[in-house]
Amino acid sequence: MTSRKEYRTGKTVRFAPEIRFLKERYHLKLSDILIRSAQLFAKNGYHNTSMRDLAGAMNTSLAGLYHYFKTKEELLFLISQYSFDSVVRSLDERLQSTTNPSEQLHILVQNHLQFFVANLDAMKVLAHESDSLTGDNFRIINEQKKAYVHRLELILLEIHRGPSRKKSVRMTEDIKLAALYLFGMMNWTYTWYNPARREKSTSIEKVAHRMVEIFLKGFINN
Amino acid sequence: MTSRKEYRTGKTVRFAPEIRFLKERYHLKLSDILIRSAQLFAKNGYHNTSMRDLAGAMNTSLAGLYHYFKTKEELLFLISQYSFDSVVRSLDERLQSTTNPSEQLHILVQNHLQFFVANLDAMKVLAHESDSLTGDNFRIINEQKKAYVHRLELILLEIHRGPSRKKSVRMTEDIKLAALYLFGMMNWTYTWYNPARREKSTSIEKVAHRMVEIFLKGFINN
DNA sequence: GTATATTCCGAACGTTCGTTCGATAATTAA
DNA sequence: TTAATTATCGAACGAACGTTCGGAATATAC
Repeated sequence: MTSRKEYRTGKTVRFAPEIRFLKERYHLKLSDILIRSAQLFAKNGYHNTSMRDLAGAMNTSLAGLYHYFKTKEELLFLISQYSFDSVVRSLDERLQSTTNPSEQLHILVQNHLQFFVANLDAMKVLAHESDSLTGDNFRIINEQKKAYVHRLELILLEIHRGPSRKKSVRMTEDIKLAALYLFGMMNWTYTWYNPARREKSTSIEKVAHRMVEIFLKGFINN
Repeated sequence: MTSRKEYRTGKTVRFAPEIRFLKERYHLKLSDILIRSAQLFAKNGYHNTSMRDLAGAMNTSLAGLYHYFKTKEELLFLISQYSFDSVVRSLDERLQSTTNPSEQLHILVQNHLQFFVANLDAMKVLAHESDSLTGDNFRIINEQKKAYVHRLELILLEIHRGPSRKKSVRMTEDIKLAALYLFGMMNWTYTWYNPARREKSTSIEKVAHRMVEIFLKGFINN
């Protein structure tokens, strides 16, 4: 659209061509699709949500959806990718505020859980349904997961080194396992945390704090 | 079958009617079906495993399977039920060996993880797919889950009371949350534990021991 | 032996699924 | 304005799904 009716006079006025207008619209609708799809996938599961369900939940036809992705699996991949990017980007920003590894641990847990709660649907899909991916899609998401876990491992390694920063301490099997324990605590929350009744007693920040507290005391006294 | 050929003479010999033979055969095949189905469900997911897949994996026809359960969902229910019964029964037996709550905690975690590893397929289904149940099936399994979690809560309450056994201590929100954290640690193992390479360093008993260690230190110093 | 109950199966039914196609509507370019 | 690109959609396709049915095969009872 290069010209619009001016409201008051009805005179036709010429605008500079809005080059990015279409792409904006495209990406706006795409992200809308991703969000709504994640909601349905989270509620009913990936395999239990049909393309017709998705089309019905949005203002599009079944065939119209395929303008935004090639297959249903690509849609799942896009949701996973988008979620992961957001978590990691947010984490990177926050981690720069300190070099104290215990504080960094706290930041990681806080960031992870806050994102979990804020995007419960998408994260449920990511933690729960990404096994449904195949081929390259599966590989890409899995590598991102590994990289994410490795961040925690590195923080735990620094904590284990202690303030002396002795260089001899290596990444042990114990540290890798401990990281998995902590992720277990965090990721399991999607099965029981109810954001509807987030009284202060169970605010996600308190949950995060208590998790770190429990984990850290046990981890440090090795 | 009331008569069999005797091997040496070929003479027909009469046996007492084996009343339970048929029921034995029935339940033998049923449990075989449950085990094999759990394997497939665990590997490919409940919704991604078709009745034809199941029939193909066993020595039965598609229609023949329906002699042992009414619907596919009932099959999932039977698997879940069977797994739960086994875990709880085993736990009850072991718990009688001590009244020390810390030891009981250790027993619960050990029992849970050992069962997880020994029946990785079925437990994966139980922890992962039981949301696919509906109606009464869902309700029954969910109540069993709650009861199981409550056992842990009671043990944690005793630990929290301490040796003095003061009666004033009540079940707090913190204890309930802590129970969920611990279950998170335990149940998440199915995503990473590989029974194939169970070197001594990551034997499930050591994993259980370390989990209790980490959790307990943090939980006690409240 | 015959009669009864159990176990098994080939073939099909009706439904739902993900995806595609051809065409129409809407937007952008010039 | 006209041409080109993008967005949308109704309708249909082939495949796969869970389930059913009538009868065959087998085992049990008497």
